[in-house]
Amino acid sequence: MPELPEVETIRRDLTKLAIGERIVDVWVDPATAPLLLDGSPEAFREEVCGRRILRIDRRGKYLLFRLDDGRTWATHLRMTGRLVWRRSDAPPEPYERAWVRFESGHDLRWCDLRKFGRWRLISCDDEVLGQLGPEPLDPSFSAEALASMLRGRRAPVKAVLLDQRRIAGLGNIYADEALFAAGIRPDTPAGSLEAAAVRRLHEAITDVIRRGIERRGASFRDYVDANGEEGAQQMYVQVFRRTGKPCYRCGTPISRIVVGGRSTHFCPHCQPQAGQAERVR
DNA sequence: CGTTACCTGAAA
DNA sequence: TTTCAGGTAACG
Repeated sequence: MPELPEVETIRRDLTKLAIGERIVDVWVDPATAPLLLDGSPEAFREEVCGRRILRIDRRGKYLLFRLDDGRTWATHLRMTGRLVWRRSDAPPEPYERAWVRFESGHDLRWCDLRKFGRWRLISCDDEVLGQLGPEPLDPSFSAEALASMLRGRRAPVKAVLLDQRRIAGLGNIYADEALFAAGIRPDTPAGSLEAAAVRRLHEAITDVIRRGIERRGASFRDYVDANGEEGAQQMYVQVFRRTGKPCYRCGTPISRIVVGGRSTHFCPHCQPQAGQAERVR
Protein backbone atom coordinates (compact mmCIF):
# COMPACT_ATOMS: atom_id res chain seq x y z
CA MET A 1 0.00 0.00 0.00
CA PRO A 2 2.47 2.65 0.90
CA GLU A 3 4.41 4.34 -1.84
CA LEU A 4 7.21 6.86 -1.47
CA PRO A 5 5.12 9.69 0.10
CA GLU A 6 3.54 7.37 2.66
CA VAL A 7 6.86 5.81 3.68
CA GLU A 8 8.48 9.25 3.84
CA THR A 9 5.69 10.50 6.12
CA ILE A 10 6.26 7.59 8.49
CA ARG A 11 10.01 8.24 8.37
CA ARG A 12 9.56 11.90 9.35
CA ASP A 13 7.13 11.01 12.13
CA LEU A 14 9.39 8.34 13.57
CA THR A 15 12.45 10.56 13.33
CA LYS A 16 10.76 12.83 15.89
CA LEU A 17 9.78 9.89 18.09
CA ALA A 18 12.36 7.14 18.01
CA ILE A 19 15.81 8.66 17.47
CA GLY A 20 18.16 7.78 20.32
CA GLU A 21 15.79 5.16 21.67
CA ARG A 22 17.24 1.87 22.88
CA ILE A 23 15.58 -1.40 21.89
CA VAL A 24 14.81 -3.58 24.91
CA ASP A 25 12.56 -6.32 23.49
CA VAL A 26 11.09 -7.72 20.28
CA TRP A 27 8.05 -9.92 19.71
CA VAL A 28 6.94 -11.55 16.46
CA ASP A 29 3.76 -13.54 15.93
CA PRO A 30 4.96 -17.12 15.33
CA ALA A 31 2.61 -17.62 12.38
CA THR A 32 3.94 -14.48 10.65
CA ALA A 33 7.61 -14.92 11.52
CA PRO A 34 8.57 -17.25 8.64
CA LEU A 35 7.15 -14.73 6.15
CA LEU A 36 8.49 -11.59 7.86
CA LEU A 37 12.02 -12.71 8.72
CA ASP A 38 14.91 -14.57 7.16
CA GLY A 39 15.80 -16.33 10.40
CA SER A 40 14.06 -16.99 13.69
CA PRO A 41 12.41 -14.32 15.86
CA GLU A 42 14.80 -15.29 18.66
CA ALA A 43 17.81 -14.62 16.44
CA PHE A 44 16.43 -11.24 15.38
CA ARG A 45 15.67 -10.33 18.98
CA GLU A 46 19.19 -11.26 20.09
CA GLU A 47 20.69 -9.17 17.29
CA VAL A 48 18.82 -5.92 17.95
CA CYS A 49 18.23 -5.87 21.72
CA GLY A 50 20.38 -3.23 23.39
CA ARG A 51 20.92 -1.29 20.16
CA ARG A 52 19.98 2.36 19.80
CA ILE A 53 18.38 3.91 16.73
CA LEU A 54 20.73 6.58 15.44
CA ARG A 55 18.86 7.67 12.34
CA ILE A 56 15.99 6.66 10.07
CA ASP A 57 16.44 6.82 6.29
CA ARG A 58 14.20 5.95 3.37
CA ARG A 59 15.15 4.59 -0.01
CA GLY A 60 12.30 3.99 -2.46
CA LYS A 61 9.66 2.26 -0.36
CA TYR A 62 12.15 0.88 2.18
CA LEU A 63 12.37 2.33 5.68
CA LEU A 64 15.88 1.99 7.11
CA PHE A 65 16.56 2.09 10.86
CA ARG A 66 20.26 2.79 11.41
CA LEU A 67 21.47 1.04 14.56
CA ASP A 68 24.45 1.96 16.75
CA ASP A 69 26.40 -1.16 15.75
CA GLY A 70 26.57 -0.09 12.12
CA ARG A 71 23.82 -2.45 11.05
CA THR A 72 20.47 -1.50 9.58
CA TRP A 73 17.00 -2.85 10.27
CA ALA A 74 15.37 -2.55 6.83
CA THR A 75 11.59 -2.81 6.52
CA HIS A 76 9.21 -2.95 3.57
CA LEU A 77 5.48 -2.51 4.20
CA ARG A 78 4.40 -3.99 0.85
CA MET A 79 0.58 -3.85 0.52
CA THR A 80 -1.03 -3.61 3.95
CA GLY A 81 1.82 -2.92 6.36
CA ARG A 82 1.60 -0.27 9.08
CA LEU A 83 4.17 0.98 11.57
CA VAL A 84 2.69 2.85 14.49
CA TRP A 85 4.27 4.30 17.63
CA ARG A 86 2.35 3.41 20.80
CA ARG A 87 2.87 3.32 24.53
CA SER A 88 3.84 -0.19 25.56
CA ASP A 89 0.71 -0.51 27.70
CA ALA A 90 -1.63 0.36 24.78
CA PRO A 91 -3.88 -2.44 23.54
CA PRO A 92 -2.86 -4.38 20.42
CA GLU A 93 -3.57 -2.79 17.04
CA PRO A 94 -5.71 -4.57 14.43
CA TYR A 95 -3.62 -7.23 12.66
CA GLU A 96 -0.64 -6.60 14.91
CA ARG A 97 2.02 -9.13 13.86
CA ALA A 98 5.10 -7.87 15.68
CA TRP A 99 6.49 -5.12 17.88
CA VAL A 100 9.81 -3.61 18.87
CA ARG A 101 9.88 -2.27 22.44
CA PHE A 102 11.96 0.69 23.61
CA GLU A 103 13.47 1.75 26.89
CA SER A 104 11.17 4.77 27.15
CA GLY A 105 8.07 2.58 27.43
CA HIS A 106 7.01 2.83 23.79
CA ASP A 107 6.56 0.23 21.06
CA LEU A 108 6.79 0.27 17.33
CA ARG A 109 3.82 -1.89 16.36
CA TRP A 110 4.03 -3.77 13.05
CA CYS A 111 0.56 -4.45 11.64
CA ASP A 112 0.01 -6.28 8.37
CA LEU A 113 -3.28 -7.83 7.35
CA ARG A 114 -1.88 -9.69 4.34
CA LYS A 115 1.54 -10.52 5.83
CA PHE A 116 3.43 -9.42 2.71
CA GLY A 117 5.74 -7.08 4.64
CA ARG A 118 9.41 -7.94 5.16
CA TRP A 119 12.18 -7.20 7.69
CA ARG A 120 15.86 -7.65 7.02
CA LEU A 121 18.88 -6.99 9.21
CA ILE A 122 21.68 -5.86 6.92
CA SER A 123 25.27 -4.70 7.18
CA CYS A 124 25.39 -3.14 3.74
CA ASP A 125 22.59 -1.30 1.94
CA ASP A 126 23.27 -3.11 -1.31
CA GLU A 127 21.93 -6.32 0.20
CA VAL A 128 18.45 -4.87 -0.20
CA LEU A 129 18.74 -1.64 -2.20
CA GLY A 130 21.28 -2.64 -4.83
CA GLN A 131 18.85 -2.77 -7.73
CA LEU A 132 16.84 0.38 -7.02
CA GLY A 133 16.69 3.21 -9.53
CA PRO A 134 17.05 6.90 -8.65
CA GLU A 135 14.87 8.71 -6.13
CA PRO A 136 12.34 10.82 -8.04
CA LEU A 137 13.22 13.90 -5.97
CA ASP A 138 16.97 13.46 -6.35
CA PRO A 139 18.76 15.72 -8.85
CA SER A 140 20.04 12.58 -10.59
CA PHE A 141 16.48 11.96 -11.73
CA SER A 142 16.52 14.53 -14.54
CA ALA A 143 14.22 14.80 -17.53
CA GLU A 144 17.10 13.42 -19.58
CA ALA A 145 17.48 10.46 -17.19
CA LEU A 146 13.78 9.73 -17.60
CA ALA A 147 14.08 10.03 -21.38
CA SER A 148 16.89 7.50 -21.48
CA MET A 149 15.00 4.98 -19.37
CA LEU A 150 11.97 5.22 -21.68
CA ARG A 151 13.90 5.25 -24.95
CA GLY A 152 13.51 2.21 -27.15
CA ARG A 153 11.07 0.42 -24.85
CA ARG A 154 7.86 -1.01 -26.15
CA ALA A 155 6.45 -1.69 -22.68
CA PRO A 156 3.60 0.58 -21.56
CA VAL A 157 4.95 3.75 -19.98
CA LYS A 158 3.13 2.93 -16.75
CA ALA A 159 4.93 -0.41 -16.47
CA VAL A 160 8.24 1.44 -16.69
CA LEU A 161 7.17 3.92 -13.98
CA LEU A 162 6.30 1.03 -11.66
CA ASP A 163 9.62 -0.75 -12.21
CA GLN A 164 11.61 0.00 -9.05
CA ARG A 165 14.89 -0.67 -10.88
CA ARG A 166 14.18 2.38 -13.05
CA ILE A 167 12.62 4.78 -10.53
CA ALA A 168 12.40 3.99 -6.83
CA GLY A 169 9.19 4.72 -4.98
CA LEU A 170 6.38 5.16 -7.48
CA GLY A 171 3.42 2.82 -7.05
CA ASN A 172 -0.04 2.46 -8.49
CA ILE A 173 -1.56 5.69 -7.16
CA TYR A 174 1.23 8.08 -8.03
CA ALA A 175 1.92 6.44 -11.42
CA ASP A 176 -1.70 6.95 -12.49
CA GLU A 177 -1.76 10.49 -11.10
CA ALA A 178 1.51 11.46 -12.78
CA LEU A 179 0.33 10.16 -16.16
CA PHE A 180 -2.90 12.14 -15.82
CA ALA A 181 -1.00 15.30 -14.90
CA ALA A 182 1.23 14.78 -17.94
CA GLY A 183 -1.71 14.05 -20.26
CA ILE A 184 -0.34 10.64 -21.30
CA ARG A 185 -2.31 7.41 -21.68
CA PRO A 186 -0.82 4.78 -19.34
CA ASP A 187 -0.66 2.10 -22.05
CA THR A 188 1.35 4.27 -24.46
CA PRO A 189 4.54 2.44 -25.50
CA ALA A 190 7.27 4.11 -23.43
CA GLY A 191 9.60 4.64 -26.35
CA SER A 192 6.99 6.40 -28.46
CA LEU A 193 6.76 9.47 -26.21
CA GLU A 194 7.97 12.70 -27.73
CA ALA A 195 10.50 14.86 -25.93
CA ALA A 196 7.83 17.32 -24.82
CA ALA A 197 5.73 14.52 -23.33
CA VAL A 198 8.75 13.14 -21.48
CA ARG A 199 9.43 16.59 -20.03
CA ARG A 200 5.80 16.90 -18.90
CA LEU A 201 5.99 13.45 -17.36
CA HIS A 202 9.17 14.30 -15.49
CA GLU A 203 7.60 17.39 -14.01
CA ALA A 204 4.39 15.50 -13.21
CA ILE A 205 6.26 12.77 -11.33
CA THR A 206 8.20 15.16 -9.12
CA ASP A 207 5.03 17.17 -8.63
CA VAL A 208 2.73 14.35 -7.51
CA ILE A 209 5.40 12.94 -5.20
CA ARG A 210 6.03 16.34 -3.58
CA ARG A 211 2.33 16.95 -3.09
CA GLY A 212 1.82 13.45 -1.74
CA ILE A 213 4.41 14.14 0.94
CA GLU A 214 2.91 17.57 1.71
CA ARG A 215 -0.47 15.92 2.25
CA ARG A 216 1.04 13.17 4.40
CA GLY A 217 0.18 10.34 2.04
CA ALA A 218 -2.98 8.78 0.64
CA SER A 219 -5.25 6.73 2.94
CA PHE A 220 -7.55 4.70 0.71
CA ARG A 221 -7.72 1.68 2.93
CA ASP A 222 -4.87 0.65 5.16
CA TYR A 223 -2.33 3.45 5.25
CA VAL A 224 -1.86 5.51 8.40
CA ASP A 225 1.12 7.53 9.62
CA ALA A 226 3.28 6.65 12.61
CA ASN A 227 0.66 8.10 14.96
CA GLY A 228 -2.17 6.11 13.41
CA GLU A 229 -3.61 9.15 11.56
CA GLU A 230 -4.79 9.12 7.96
CA GLY A 231 -3.21 11.19 5.22
CA ALA A 232 -5.16 13.63 3.01
CA GLN A 233 -3.90 12.90 -0.50
CA GLN A 234 -6.81 10.56 -1.32
CA MET A 235 -9.05 13.67 -1.35
CA TYR A 236 -7.00 15.22 -4.15
CA VAL A 237 -6.53 12.35 -6.60
CA GLN A 238 -7.67 13.06 -10.14
CA VAL A 239 -8.08 9.53 -11.51
CA PHE A 240 -7.02 6.81 -9.06
CA ARG A 241 -10.06 4.64 -8.19
CA ARG A 242 -12.39 7.14 -9.87
CA THR A 243 -13.64 4.69 -12.54
CA GLY A 244 -16.85 5.96 -14.15
CA LYS A 245 -16.76 9.28 -12.32
CA PRO A 246 -16.45 12.51 -14.30
CA CYS A 247 -12.97 13.85 -14.98
CA TYR A 248 -12.50 17.03 -12.92
CA ARG A 249 -11.02 18.75 -15.96
CA CYS A 250 -13.39 17.76 -18.80
CA GLY A 251 -16.26 15.72 -17.37
CA THR A 252 -15.53 12.56 -19.38
CA PRO A 253 -15.98 9.38 -17.29
CA ILE A 254 -12.69 7.98 -16.01
CA SER A 255 -11.72 4.65 -17.62
CA ARG A 256 -10.20 1.61 -15.96
CA ILE A 257 -7.91 -0.81 -17.79
CA VAL A 258 -5.24 -3.27 -16.70
CA VAL A 259 -1.62 -2.36 -17.45
CA GLY A 260 1.31 -4.38 -16.22
CA GLY A 261 -1.12 -6.48 -14.24
CA ARG A 262 -2.29 -3.47 -12.26
CA SER A 263 -5.59 -1.65 -12.18
CA THR A 264 -5.07 1.57 -14.15
CA HIS A 265 -7.20 4.71 -14.25
CA PHE A 266 -7.16 7.51 -16.82
CA CYS A 267 -9.26 10.09 -18.61
CA PRO A 268 -9.76 9.05 -22.26
CA HIS A 269 -10.15 12.68 -23.28
CA CYS A 270 -7.32 14.38 -21.34
CA GLN A 271 -4.91 11.48 -21.91
CA PRO A 272 -5.03 10.71 -25.64
CA GLN A 273 -2.92 8.06 -27.31
CA ALA A 274 0.58 9.29 -28.16
CA GLY A 275 1.09 10.22 -31.79
CA GLN A 276 -2.59 11.02 -32.02
CA ALA A 277 -2.33 14.66 -33.01
CA GLU A 278 -2.66 17.34 -30.40
CA ARG A 279 -3.56 16.88 -26.84
CA VAL A 280 -6.35 18.98 -25.59
CA ARG A 281 -5.16 21.14 -22.67
C1' DC B 1 8.01 -9.15 -21.33
C1' DG B 2 3.06 -10.57 -19.07
C1' DT B 3 0.97 -13.85 -15.48
C1' DT B 4 0.74 -16.14 -11.10
C1' DA B 5 1.59 -16.55 -6.30
C1' DC B 6 2.04 -14.88 -1.86
C1' DC B 7 -2.09 -13.71 2.27
C1' DT B 8 -6.51 -12.10 4.28
C1' DG B 9 -10.06 -9.81 4.03
C1' DA B 10 -13.45 -5.82 2.39
C1' DA B 11 -16.58 -4.45 -0.89
C1' DA B 12 -19.56 -5.12 -4.83
C1' DT C 1 -20.30 -15.34 -4.70
C1' DT C 2 -17.02 -12.87 -7.04
C1' DT C 3 -13.81 -9.32 -7.56
C1' DC C 4 -10.46 -6.39 -6.04
C1' DA C 5 -6.50 -4.70 -3.17
C1' DG C 6 -0.86 1.63 -2.18
C1' DG C 7 3.82 -4.63 -3.85
C1' DT C 8 7.17 -7.60 -5.20
C1' DA C 9 9.34 -12.23 -6.60
C1' DA C 10 9.24 -16.12 -9.28
C1' DC C 11 7.96 -18.29 -13.41
C1' DG C 12 7.35 -19.31 -18.60
